[in-house]
Amino acid sequence: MADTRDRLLTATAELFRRQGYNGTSVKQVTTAAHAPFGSLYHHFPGGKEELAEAVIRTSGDAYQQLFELIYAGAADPASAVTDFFDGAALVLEETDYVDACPIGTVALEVASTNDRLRAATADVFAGWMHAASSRLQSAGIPPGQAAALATTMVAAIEGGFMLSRAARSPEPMRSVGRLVRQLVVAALAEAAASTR
Amino acid sequence: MADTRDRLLTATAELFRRQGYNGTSVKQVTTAAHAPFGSLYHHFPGGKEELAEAVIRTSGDAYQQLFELIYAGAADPASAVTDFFDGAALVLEETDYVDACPIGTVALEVASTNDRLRAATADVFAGWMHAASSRLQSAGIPPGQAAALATTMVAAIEGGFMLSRAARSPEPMRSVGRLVRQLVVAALAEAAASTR
DNA sequence: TCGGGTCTAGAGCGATCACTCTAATAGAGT
DNA sequence: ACTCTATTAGAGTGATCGCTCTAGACCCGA
Repeated sequence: MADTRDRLLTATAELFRRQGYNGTSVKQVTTAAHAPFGSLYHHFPGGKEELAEAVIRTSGDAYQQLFELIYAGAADPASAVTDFFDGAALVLEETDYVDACPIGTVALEVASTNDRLRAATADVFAGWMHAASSRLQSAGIPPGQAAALATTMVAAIEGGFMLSRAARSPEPMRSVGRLVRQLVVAALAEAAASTR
Repeated sequence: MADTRDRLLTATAELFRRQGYNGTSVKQVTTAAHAPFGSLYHHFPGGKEELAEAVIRTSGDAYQQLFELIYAGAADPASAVTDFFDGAALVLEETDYVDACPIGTVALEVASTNDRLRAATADVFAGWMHAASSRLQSAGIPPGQAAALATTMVAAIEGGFMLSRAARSPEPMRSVGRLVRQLVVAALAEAAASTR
């Protein structure tokens, strides 16, 4: 069945979120996925590392789609930012500060210890930044500025997750979102002024 | 000797930086610290967890002192921000992206799995934000706005570490720093305008 | 010179780690 | 009905995990 593979991926993503890469054992994964132990090594012959890379890339894509969905539903780039940060804050609150970015914890863990996984996280971050950057450019912000703004948005989201989870409070995420919104508003105003 | 304890703390901080809490074994710690294995449990009877808490708190204090040092040497709050972010970017570059925040990785790892360590990281972050906030208030920014700005600074630093380490590039940290500086400049201008 | 703490030193403990191996089963094509 | 491949199933592997335990070394006041 192909869905054993999917169950392994989603169970691993869930576990990575709350306890990271090193804190998650393969036994835990197969138990949570209701999958036989041997199946993990059938679907991911490279073992834990291959599983982790697949989780990083698929979770990264899923998160990007969430971003695009929110962006599409928002009136303008500035309110998209608010929707995204406030939405993340709300989800954190409702899930007891567990349901955060499935990439962030792993990204820091592997950055200096596993180049394959490090590269996978870098690809995911680059994809997010590219998506955000092109939206901002479509709204009239020049490429260089849009890229810097997109980088800051991603950094702020990840930093917001860290602070909100540590403090067990949605406030850091919301505060950060308001200031990122301010940056977007300023960039849009500047762009509008220069094209006039 | 009290300095065995210190060697254990600094060696652990170094290891936590590059491989996190779960990725660091106590055997590794004692080897790196050139300390006998038994000494770890003499100085930290609570074992790995007690050691980790001590590392979180002492490293947090050390980082705060670094911030205050940079702030004291800067001409104004805005250039202090630039100095801090660009300094972090430079250190990352020079240390092969290893010498980042010793708290960040651990904070995400333990946020949902170890309440004692989670509380320690929350205390450290709160200390940093309080320090930054009071500096900003001294520069004339109202308390609520200063607190939000301080939160965003810390989130941006941590997010910048994550992106720069993943991409193995100092650029994300620098880009984020420039935009955080812009927020500080705007807040200072607003404060100056309102007191006139 | 002698006790009595502090600290060093590392062998050894059960538990758990990621992973391998063999065997049974399922399902599709002929 | 009969393969043949894909997948399930889990016992068993050596290595490593955090930690305990005992024994010796060191230092200081009496």
